[in-house]
Amino acid sequence: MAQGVLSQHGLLPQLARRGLRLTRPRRAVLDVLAESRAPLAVTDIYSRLGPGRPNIVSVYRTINRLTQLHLVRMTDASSRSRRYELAEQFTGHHHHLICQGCGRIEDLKGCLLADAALTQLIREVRRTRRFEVSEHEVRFFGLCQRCAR
Amino acid sequence: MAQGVLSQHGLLPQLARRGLRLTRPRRAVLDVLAESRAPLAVTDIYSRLGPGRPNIVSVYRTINRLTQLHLVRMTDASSRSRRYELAEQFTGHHHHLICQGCGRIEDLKGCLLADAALTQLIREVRRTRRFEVSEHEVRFFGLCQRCAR
DNA sequence: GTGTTTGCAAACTTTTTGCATGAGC
DNA sequence: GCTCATGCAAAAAGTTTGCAAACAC
Repeated sequence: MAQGVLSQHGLLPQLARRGLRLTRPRRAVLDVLAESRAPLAVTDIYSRLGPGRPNIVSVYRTINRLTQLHLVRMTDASSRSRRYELAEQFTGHHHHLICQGCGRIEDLKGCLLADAALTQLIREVRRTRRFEVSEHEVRFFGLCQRCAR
Repeated sequence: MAQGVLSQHGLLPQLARRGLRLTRPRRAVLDVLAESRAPLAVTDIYSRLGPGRPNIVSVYRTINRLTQLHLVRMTDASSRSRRYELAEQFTGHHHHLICQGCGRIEDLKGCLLADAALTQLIREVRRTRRFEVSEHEVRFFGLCQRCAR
């Protein structure tokens, strides 16, 4: 799966093309992101990297670098720390379910906003607010099955 | 305006009803939130409180207490720190425009999701994911007029 | 070989906690 | 007056930076 996402969508080649070296720490961080079904905090990534893992500072630097290049996306920080996931060009467009009980985040595949409505809204925001929308995110807050009990 | 929001929608009485004392620090924090058109970080609130302001620890405690009681809502932390605004029962339902250039957040009045579509979606999430949605948030990312240049 | 990246240490920022003093009801 | 809330100090958690050594290309 990790291999799949990373190679199928050409993430690794993009690194080279942008002048980034494919080092062990970067590779490891990308593997963890590719395997996760939900956005991860840096400490999550760090703890999923087993023993022999890179220094956590390198995880921070990797994440920041990849985010700058739009290969990784910061999605949410309703918990104490910021969370990251592979950019949508690799995962597909999706939104999030966020449990207010345990803080867990799940992906919700697909977009909830009807295309036409979305287009019109973006146009309206541009006209009335002089704001150029390039991305959007929808988040649903609530309780997951376990926390609802 | 501060007075307006705080008294018109009965925020202050709600404090008493829930056993919270109306202290000077709490009052000051609420005034700042009521006057702001956008979510604020604790450091923002702190710096808008002039000299003679409460300790920043009290601002944190006030914000946390009010958030627990759903009188204040944490909306976004795409910047380095979490941001807060009065709960929607006081401000009305709205979403946010987030500038990726300067990090500023603006309110976008009203809801973007058609009622019917939203209701159906929430039902679908409940059925397929066993997840009870109680709130949602839509965020548009892009560039504000100044940053677009 | 050259320049980028890493690891370590340390700084910095944001947020939380403990405890004695002070203030609201 | 009783209890809750504040201030101060300090700790904890999260993130960034400087610099010499190590590695990718």
